[in-house]
Amino acid sequence: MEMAQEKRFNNQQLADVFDTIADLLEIKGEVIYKTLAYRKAADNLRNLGRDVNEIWREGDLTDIPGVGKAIANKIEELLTTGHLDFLDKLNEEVPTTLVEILQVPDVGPKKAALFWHDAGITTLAELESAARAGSLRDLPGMGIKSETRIITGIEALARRTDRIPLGTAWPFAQELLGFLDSIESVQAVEVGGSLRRMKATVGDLDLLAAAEDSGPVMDAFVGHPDVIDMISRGDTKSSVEFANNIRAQLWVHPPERFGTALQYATGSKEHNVRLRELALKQDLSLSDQAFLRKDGSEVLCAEEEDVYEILGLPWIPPELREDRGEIQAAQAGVLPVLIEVGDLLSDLHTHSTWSDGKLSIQEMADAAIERGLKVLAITDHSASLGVAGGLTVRRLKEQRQEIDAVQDVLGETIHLLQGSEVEIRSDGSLDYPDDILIDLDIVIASLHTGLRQPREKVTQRLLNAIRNPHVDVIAHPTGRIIPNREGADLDMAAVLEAAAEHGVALEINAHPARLDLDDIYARRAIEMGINLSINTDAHSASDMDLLHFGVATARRGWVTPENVINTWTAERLLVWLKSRGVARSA
DNA sequence: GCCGTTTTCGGCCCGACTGTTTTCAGTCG
Repeated sequence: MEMAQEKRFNNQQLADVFDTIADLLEIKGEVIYKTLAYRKAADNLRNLGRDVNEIWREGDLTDIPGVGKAIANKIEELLTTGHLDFLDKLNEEVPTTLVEILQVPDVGPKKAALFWHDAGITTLAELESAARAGSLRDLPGMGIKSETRIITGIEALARRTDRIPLGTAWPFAQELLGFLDSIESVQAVEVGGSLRRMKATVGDLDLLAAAEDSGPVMDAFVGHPDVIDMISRGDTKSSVEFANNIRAQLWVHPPERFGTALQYATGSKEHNVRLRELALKQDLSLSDQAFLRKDGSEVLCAEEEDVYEILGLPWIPPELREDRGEIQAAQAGVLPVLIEVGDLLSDLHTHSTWSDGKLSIQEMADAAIERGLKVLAITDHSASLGVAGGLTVRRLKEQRQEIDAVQDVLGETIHLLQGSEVEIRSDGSLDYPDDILIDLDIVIASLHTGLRQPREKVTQRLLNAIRNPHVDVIAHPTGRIIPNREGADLDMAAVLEAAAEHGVALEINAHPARLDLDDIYARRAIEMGINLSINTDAHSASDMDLLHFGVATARRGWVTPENVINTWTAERLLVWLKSRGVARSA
């Protein structure tokens, strides 16, 4: 009885349940719109930014977009009882294990149903042995080629590490764009897909090239020396896998159609569906090729702006294109003016050789000046983080002298702050006593250990830090590492509430392995009036060039310059830090 | 199953590519 209480569903887990239901219904052959409804609800749960448990207790589940009466009832049943009668019954009709074979490229719901009904296959392992035994080729609609594709697909599945971190995908895509741009007939190149929208991880790379004649471009692309598998090769679209197991597809369109092509390939799918609905209201059909009028004539768009203009919208930045209200905002003329890299005047979370950084304080300052910053906080680790060479109290005081000395040399060019990335210990206490923290210019608190503690405990630790009057910023709040480590199981609603109450800023850590806060919670935070801080956590000069990833994450969270303390002038920032100091000593 | 300043019922986006096919079904984004 007690056990049922322990089974607690978060947004992600609920979304997974509804995605599974959608998969099973699709294999079962249910009308497609029903499965789409479940997927839509799952997406919206993931993108909610608020704990569904909170909405259930305090509001109405049907306020969640895509959640009507039926799905609301299912959410409630899951939250109350820990299981779902509907899913149990569905499992009796369609084996749940069939869902795993949908992961195989070229295997969708129809094929899954075929393998299940005609060959008794219910698991991925069974599918593989059947394919290797040559017993799939004689099924209706199948042949030797399809059978081989399934075998290679399963092999690719095994070697592919699901989604690609942005920090890996981005530089590789730039390389490929350079390659494509060097082809003579190519007039323009662009990246599309979730990479252009700057999601923290991407599934594959979507590339576009503008050229009158696509043939030579496609030939060059599929002939790239690092290509290990040509998945498809057409005149408009080709798809390949590279030696690093990253898949990429390339669209080639003539320049006069490049705008619709780029818009289409950027997505998201959900955003595009909305745009096509808008087009239909004007009796236009929108595709990657053009707008099509009823009389069969086309309206071409060379620029992406033209696509939005025809729909009566301002251009919408790619980072917003997730169907999270951006189209309604565009229609109402209230799109946010998103933050840009150039708005940032300070980096408030960096490391030097005093702990685990690679550069001296002087070198870090030089790197910051080179990048146009006005304020640099050196925030080396505190003592208990021994692996990172955390500073004892004595060393911390010695470091102050060096910072002062470097400041003297630099004069007015940049303002150095002595800070600390102070460890939130596993018992929730901070790693330096209050009388040490009070002498620091800025205090950043963070979790590095005990991230696997139970939700209650790890949340409490973070709340302790937020409530400490000396703490100014919480760095990388969840502690996630992409792609390997999930963040701590935090009660984010409680964390955000405390941050709002105590005026503590929450960091969007710009390192592509972190991007923490994520876009969803960043957006929720600014809705609650919480200040954000975008920092590089730089351990070297080149780390400072990763700032744009943090800015992109903020942009995905609808963040404007005013929301981010790093955009403030040095004067304003220092006043803010000092005012918190006054509050401390009061 | 969801949703509505055109609708509470009847809609719910579009095209490319591949393989197995004599004109189309399935998958994918």
